[in-house]
Amino acid sequence: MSEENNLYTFENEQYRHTYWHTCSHILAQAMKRLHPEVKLAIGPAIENGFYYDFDTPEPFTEDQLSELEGEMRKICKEKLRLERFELPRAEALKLMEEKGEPYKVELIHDLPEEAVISFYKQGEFTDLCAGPHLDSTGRVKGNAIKLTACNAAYWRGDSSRQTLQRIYGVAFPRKDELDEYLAKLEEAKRRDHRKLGKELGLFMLTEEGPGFPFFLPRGMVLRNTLIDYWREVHKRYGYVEISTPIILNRKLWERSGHWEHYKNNMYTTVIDGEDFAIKPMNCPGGMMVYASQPHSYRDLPLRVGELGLVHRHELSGALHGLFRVRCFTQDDAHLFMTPDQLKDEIKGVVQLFDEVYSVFGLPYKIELSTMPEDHIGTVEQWERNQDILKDAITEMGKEFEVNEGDGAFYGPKLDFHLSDSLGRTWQCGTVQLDSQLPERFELEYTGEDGEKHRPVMLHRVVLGSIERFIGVITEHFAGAFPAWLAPVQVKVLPVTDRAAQYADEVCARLDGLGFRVEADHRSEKIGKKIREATLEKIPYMLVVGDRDMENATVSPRRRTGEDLGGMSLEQFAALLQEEVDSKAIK
RNA sequence: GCUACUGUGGCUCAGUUGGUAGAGCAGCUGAUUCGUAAUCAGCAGGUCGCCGGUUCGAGUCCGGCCAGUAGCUCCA
Repeated sequence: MSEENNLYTFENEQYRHTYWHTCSHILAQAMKRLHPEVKLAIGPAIENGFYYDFDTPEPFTEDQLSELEGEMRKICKEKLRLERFELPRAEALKLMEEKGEPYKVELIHDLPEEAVISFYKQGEFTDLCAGPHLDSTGRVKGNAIKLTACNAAYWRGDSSRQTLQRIYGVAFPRKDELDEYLAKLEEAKRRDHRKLGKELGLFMLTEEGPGFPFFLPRGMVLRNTLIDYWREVHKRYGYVEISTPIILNRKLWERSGHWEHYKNNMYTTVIDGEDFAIKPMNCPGGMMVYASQPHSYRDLPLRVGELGLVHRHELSGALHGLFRVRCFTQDDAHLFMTPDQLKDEIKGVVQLFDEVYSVFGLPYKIELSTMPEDHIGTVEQWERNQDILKDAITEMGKEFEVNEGDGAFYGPKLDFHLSDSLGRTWQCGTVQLDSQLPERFELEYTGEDGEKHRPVMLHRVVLGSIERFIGVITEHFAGAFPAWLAPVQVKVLPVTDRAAQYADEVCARLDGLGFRVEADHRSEKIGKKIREATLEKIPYMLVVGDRDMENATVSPRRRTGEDLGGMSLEQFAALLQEEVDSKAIK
């Protein structure tokens, strides 16, 4: 393959998008052939494939998707040339009006005056489109196209407007690549934390508490272990911990600005005739703690952590297992400092992130979000702060992408997007520079000069939401948590009742060493006990029978199926201890 | 919140054109004591999400509500 051709491999994002974009036109063409009455909206390439929005009197069914796929394959075989042509606005409008495409007409009307209006024609089908496209429908591999879903979407993403039917699809240059992709989707389904959470007894959701998860005993062990680790790390990085109330007077929320901006998502109540609100964020409480006593520059930086339970009224349709809930625990912290401490503090936070994410084997990408249109503070302030964020991570040798205009209105931020074992990304960590709250709460410290100064504040979370993070790692590890996190680390499996007492002794000794251990005393065959412990994804099974009693050994087996043979309990305990201490991922 | 779909014992699911519910697993009881992914038998368990309507009769049809699923919107 020549170097030139390398540009056109599927790994090339631009080519991939062009490919998928052409697929979406083929989909639209197939639709028009089978259902001429359907109106076309838009059909772009997206991160994982393409879609096309249609206006149709009846929603589509799954059966129709395979019919459409069939027609798309035909169009690919027809090897239709895609020809681009441009029209002046008036003629473009006329063309789309003639074809009876009101959405296209609206799109053309909304194009800026100077815009070049281009179309792509393939066979009998013509679509308004800026391109680019492949030169022929024959370039698309017909049997590697899969229409994956049909769903509702709003015209131009506006929930007050027409509901359209969106058909999603993916396509690849080779059939085996499509199969691989579909297999990955299946794997993701198998790992769904909602399914595993139920199977492994981690958490539950009820009709009585939509979006309010219950943690079950095993999930609680996982959660507490995670939190213990969180506390250990934060202590090492010089944080103190506080806890602030869940319900606070409305006046506080007015002062913090939350009432004005977010009251629609806040739960409220009345106490003794006064309005109170349940906190959607922990910041105001943190501000009050800082403001409750005078501070000297000598106290700074002050790193104040809080595992704060927040409630937000999310739309019912947005709820999703532990990923999107109405109450969750932020692993929050507010860092107060003098302006010249800012860069080092950012570095410290990023270093902490590095340590935590690497423990879970989650690589990340950093995104810098810059000044949005709606912002407070001067452009100079913003640029200075953005530069400090940039410099901090650049000096640490880290790369980042800029997300222009996506900062919070009160300051720029760094977002950390973790990629899990299936390559999916999750935004967990964020470091935000907040120049609004110290102002609103009139925070100050006494400087070296004896004058009052306003501290700079960083707001950050590492895991984001404890609940959501548990969902993420459940899917990342497919429920097979590393030994240090596993709710049950060892299950002792007596082969017969004769070994019952010995099994209890083994259990008691491991328990005494601080391991989480259970015994399976049912009068089932060893094969069944192994099968069930394996399905529970318990890291180690200890088979104990006559042989072990005789030799004073245990016979460990990993959940992966690896039989470690006979060894003394001390040997096993040392092995497990090492695995736990190193937080190894096995 | 919007569009579509789904809601049957703890779990996973079956229930034909409407005739008042079934399986496997789990549970319980008994037998079995068998060394690396499912021992056998028996028993028990459900006002079929909730409310209302149609009908002689509704898990099955209609309406409303609730919850879930996919996507849209949203995610401070």
